[in-house]
Amino acid sequence: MKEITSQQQRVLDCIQIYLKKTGFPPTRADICRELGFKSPNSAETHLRALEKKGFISIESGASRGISVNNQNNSFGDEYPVIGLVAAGSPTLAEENIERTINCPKSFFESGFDYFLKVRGLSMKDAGIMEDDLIAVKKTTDVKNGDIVIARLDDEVTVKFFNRKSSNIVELEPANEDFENIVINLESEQLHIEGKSVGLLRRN
Amino acid sequence: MKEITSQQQRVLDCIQIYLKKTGFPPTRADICRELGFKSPNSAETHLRALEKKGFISIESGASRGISVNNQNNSFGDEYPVIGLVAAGSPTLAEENIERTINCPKSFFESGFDYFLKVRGLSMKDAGIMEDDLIAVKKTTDVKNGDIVIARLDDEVTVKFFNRKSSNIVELEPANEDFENIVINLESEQLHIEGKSVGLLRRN
DNA sequence: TATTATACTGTACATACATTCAGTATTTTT
DNA sequence: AAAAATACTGAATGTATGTACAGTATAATA
Repeated sequence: MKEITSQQQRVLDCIQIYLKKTGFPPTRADICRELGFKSPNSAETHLRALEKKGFISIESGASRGISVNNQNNSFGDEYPVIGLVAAGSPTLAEENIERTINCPKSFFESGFDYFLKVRGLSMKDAGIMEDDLIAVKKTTDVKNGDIVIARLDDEVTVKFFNRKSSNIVELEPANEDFENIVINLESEQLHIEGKSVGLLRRN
Repeated sequence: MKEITSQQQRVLDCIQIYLKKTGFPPTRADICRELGFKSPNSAETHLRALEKKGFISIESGASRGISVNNQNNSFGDEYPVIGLVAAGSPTLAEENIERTINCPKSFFESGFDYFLKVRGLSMKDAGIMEDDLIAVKKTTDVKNGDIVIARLDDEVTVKFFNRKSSNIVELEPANEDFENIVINLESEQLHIEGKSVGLLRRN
């Protein structure tokens, strides 16, 4: 996907607004009317540029035969569900993606990047049960009390974050059967993948 | 919205499938091709019938100017969030709707009808915490072990369902600080509003 | 410096499409 | 029993629409 120019962005926005308003794509003339062009060829050339760059597809010969390729509209996106994370692989590696879930982008307040399928009951007192899907926002900006997705020795774990001092971090479970994990940042590696911004459970 | 005939339903389905596949609505000829009609007027009359009954809108003169009116497509719907239920009022009464959430229809396996905002911690050991949103499917067909939304004396409660005998039903919390509610159907009224088919939590 | 991409106006034309008219037949409603 | 709705075929027509061709001008790239 190449870079889009500001005018091409206007045309793309126009198409999506028109689609949302009417339920079908605009004609070249419609785009001209909306954006103030005086020749249908203005719209045509922009459409061809957008097609070449991969933003839209055009069905040749069909009236209003425009379809927007990226699903970055307000309807929904496909978000990956991460199951077991293979040791040493990046969380979002394809081999770890169990399936995807179609879900509005703004479904969880601050936005999120993927779902993590929970294993075990170490966070049960926080209402996080086995097979629940945690909505994870990728960030390293976490505060004490946040539920974080952390990586320790190539294993991914979900715990409360608690920074004790500049060098000591505690990862706290929400289940008295489990013990706190104390990490000395000088001797051990801790990688914060992100934090939980929500939860999805399907019976 | 009047009743739809089976042929009209086929045409409506055809429109929605075509929309999903191509991103724009079909022409009369497209519908004929898909459904085996030999005259564009076959499609035309069905479209006019669907318009008259309110299922679609047709922009006069515009090619492919069909838009589907009901939002029962796979993209998303607005689902009500039910907060405090006023005593004696139907759960879905407008006064009880806190807000709505846009969410794909098929988000929870078997479909659902509304979100119920949880108060209290009586189901905490089932991973249901305060302010969680339970996806509720309206049904009276519940089995033992289901998490049901029940109505007792104009109060709405969420508990495990357990039929002990033909006349005795127990509503069981998932929290040892709470006690089972035993209902004798001969002397007390129990109304099952629906059952939980999922859960949504936003931090 | 030549070339390509961007950003338009303006005209023209073949065809993709909506839409109307003329029929036929069956079912449902009044 | 008559009228209206449903469910089609088939042909005809005007226009809505995609698209090509001819220009002009500026910015970005090679």
